[in-house]
Amino acid sequence: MQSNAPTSGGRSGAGKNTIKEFSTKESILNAATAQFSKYGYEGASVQKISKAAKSVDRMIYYYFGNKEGLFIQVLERIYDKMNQAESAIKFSANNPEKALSEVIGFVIDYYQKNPEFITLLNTENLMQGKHISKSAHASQFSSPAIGVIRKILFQGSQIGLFRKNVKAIDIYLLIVSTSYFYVSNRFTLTAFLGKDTQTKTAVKHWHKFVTDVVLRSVKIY
Amino acid sequence: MQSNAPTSGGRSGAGKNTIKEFSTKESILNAATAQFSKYGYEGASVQKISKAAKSVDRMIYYYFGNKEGLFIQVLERIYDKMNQAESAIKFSANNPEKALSEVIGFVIDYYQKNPEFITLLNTENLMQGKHISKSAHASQFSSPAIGVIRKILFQGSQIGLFRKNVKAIDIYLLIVSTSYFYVSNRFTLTAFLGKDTQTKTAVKHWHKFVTDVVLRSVKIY
Amino acid sequence: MQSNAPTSGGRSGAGKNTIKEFSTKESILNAATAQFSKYGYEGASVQKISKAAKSVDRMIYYYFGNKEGLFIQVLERIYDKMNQAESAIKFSANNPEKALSEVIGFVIDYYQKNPEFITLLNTENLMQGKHISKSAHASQFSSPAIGVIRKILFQGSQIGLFRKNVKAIDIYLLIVSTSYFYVSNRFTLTAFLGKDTQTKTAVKHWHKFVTDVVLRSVKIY
Amino acid sequence: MQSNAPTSGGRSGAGKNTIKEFSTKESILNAATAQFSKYGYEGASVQKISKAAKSVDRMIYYYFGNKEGLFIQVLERIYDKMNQAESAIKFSANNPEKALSEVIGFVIDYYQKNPEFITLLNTENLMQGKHISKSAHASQFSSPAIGVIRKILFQGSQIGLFRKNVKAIDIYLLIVSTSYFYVSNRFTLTAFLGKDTQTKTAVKHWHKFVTDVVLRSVKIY
DNA sequence: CATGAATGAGCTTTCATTCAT
DNA sequence: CATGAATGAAAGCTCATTCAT
Repeated sequence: MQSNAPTSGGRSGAGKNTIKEFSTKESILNAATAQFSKYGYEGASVQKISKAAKSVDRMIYYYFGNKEGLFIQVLERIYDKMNQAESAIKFSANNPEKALSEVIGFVIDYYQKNPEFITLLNTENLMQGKHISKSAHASQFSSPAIGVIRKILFQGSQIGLFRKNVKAIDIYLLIVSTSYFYVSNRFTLTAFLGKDTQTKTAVKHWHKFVTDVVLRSVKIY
Repeated sequence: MQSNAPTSGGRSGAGKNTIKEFSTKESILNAATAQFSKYGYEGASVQKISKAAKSVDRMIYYYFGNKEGLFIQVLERIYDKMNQAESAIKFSANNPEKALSEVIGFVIDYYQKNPEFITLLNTENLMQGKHISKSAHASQFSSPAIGVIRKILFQGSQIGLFRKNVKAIDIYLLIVSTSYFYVSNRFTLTAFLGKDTQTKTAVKHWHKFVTDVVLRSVKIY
Repeated sequence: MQSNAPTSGGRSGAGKNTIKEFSTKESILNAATAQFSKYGYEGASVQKISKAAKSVDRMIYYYFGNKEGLFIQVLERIYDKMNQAESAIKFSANNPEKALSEVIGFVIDYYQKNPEFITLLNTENLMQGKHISKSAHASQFSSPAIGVIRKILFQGSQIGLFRKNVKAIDIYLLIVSTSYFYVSNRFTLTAFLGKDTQTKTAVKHWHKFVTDVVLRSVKIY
Repeated sequence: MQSNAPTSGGRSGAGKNTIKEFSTKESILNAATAQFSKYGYEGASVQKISKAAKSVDRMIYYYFGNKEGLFIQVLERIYDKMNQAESAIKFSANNPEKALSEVIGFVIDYYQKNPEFITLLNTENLMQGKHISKSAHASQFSSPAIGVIRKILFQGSQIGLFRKNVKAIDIYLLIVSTSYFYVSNRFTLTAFLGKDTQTKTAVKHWHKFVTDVVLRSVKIY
């Protein structure tokens, strides 16, 4: 009877619909992520989100207070997801050069496969970060990747492969900016450069180039 | 007699209001640039734009057809402006290393001083480049900077300073992505890194780092 | 607490306004019928309708989706009403001539007393029947009068009064067209013929003439 | 140089465009007839009319004063056209029955081929004939057909074929109402009767039926 | 004779949100 | 715990029309 768990789609009458796939709350979050990502904060409407979630407007206010509250949770979720992904993978030990390449590969791959991460961050930046500062656990959002890079750089410098005094945060930003921008601005790039930047070949080329740039900026010649 | 409404183009009314500063059309474009930049496409309203331009919403439809037409012209204008700025400045001849540094300096400086360029491009990318593709003269938007970089790289390789086979477009994207991202994502970066990335010192540091990275990626060691 | 707004359907607020005459939905339908009938589809505005219904425009979208949805329901309702009226009355049995006269009398009388039926149908025809085809139950709209006429004609032919092979649908259309047109085009007729066609005498004369025409077209001489 | 006759389409500059097909005024009248006929008075907009006429709004006010003035001229024109058509054709002399059939055939055919005549008259009736009464020469609009019918009826009665005391105006209205309604209400008829009333066969059948009805109503048996 | 520029008022529709049980 | 009903405000856009030369 699952009477206390709102199901998505249809009234959960007497015994029917017992195999619930997603809770209403989760459905709304998923729909909201998709809508905010596709249309931005203003462009995504409460009504369309609730409809896409096969629920009704009222439920958004019930679970999230208002549109802003919903957006904040969406933001938190995709950032959590990113951090979890960063934490999950293992990088080659004892081979700093390879490990650094793996970090680059991970980041490029993640952005390529999760473009909604990028559009949501862009949306938040358009609004000057006003929501993320309201987030309850924004502090814990510092990227695990920076720590990983720091360790790799230290290892590399220890064995005389990498230069000393290279800051992990700079390398992190270098990797992130080049990877992020290439996805974020793909439409205007394609229009202005006059050629598709998102073909498999083009992406591979950019990946290789970025890897080369990053390694040249840390290695000792 | 609507004496307080600046007429566009033509001769304004009998002696009155002769010192017009901006035509109605231009005022609207300026206001629209500011609003679209600040609130995005959906977030900027036709009414607020026209009000900010000290005109009425009807004039936007008179001059631009609809909101989309206005946005397209805004986009074209800021891109024209960017291109003109790129074309205007002169880079050091006969000193490829210095010239390349100047290009980087120009780009970083331009984004820092024209953040609306970035928010507008982000907005357009959110909408998957649908407007720029409708632009009449989108093709002539290819950045002059790429040509400049190509020349510098060639010069540097001729005197044995730079590596051969480095593509101008890659270097261009490297410079642009690092400069752009640092401004574009300043709010989420500040929130997640836990420190302000936009202080004079921080910007200067990033400028120096990017210059170092770019030069390391082209120079022969 | 919006005390002067009649709530639709459900129980209205704590004891107040308990003697509700019409639900909001019904009020809107009545007002819409009047407005569409008087000004046509384009001429009737959502705002005026809602105001006439002592509601607000938003409720029209809440109940009917949009202006078109409202118009469809208006159309359905007046046709339902017509059909119910046709079904309700009883015609003389065993006197086909009298029965047929009664049918004519009913039709002429109905159009005379329900001119909005005519203006609404004209409006729908101006729009090439696009709404009625969207109606869920348009199929069940076939007029009961045709069946009645068929029975009368059969009866008359059985007793050698009426000709065989006269089609009920033709007689129906003959009655309807002559009755309808006389009301529908009363204004241009009055202008062009130079005399009022809607005086009691004139209507009576037309009624008598139509009856004569119909009977002559079915009777055996 | 036709400088004093506004041409339709493009500026009539130095010697160009010398073969003008329609004057601006005529183009507007044609476009207005089409638009008013298709969308009704409210549904047709000044802007769309002027655009369809390849002119600009301002010209409508220049030539016709306002929208109402334009509509009046449209009405007058289609009625003139109808009257001219009525006046033009010749009916069989000395054969009243055939002549009457020809009148019926003419009317049915005219409505079938000029449906805009019907939609415009319906539009005018929706507005309660307010425009036709403002027409300068509305008085001269009395249909020539009535006179023709009167003559035929007299002829027929003289040779003992037709009944006396049949009023020409009644026969006229009988013919017009049955012909008019069949076209005017074709969309709702098709929807409600569940079969297309506008096929060649169906129209021919109705034509035959109407002729039969009219003749039966005047002939002596 | 002819026309570009401008306009206030109104249009249909959707917005995020609250009421009341 | 959950939801149907209702709502004021604002959205983008089009309306018929006049100004001014």
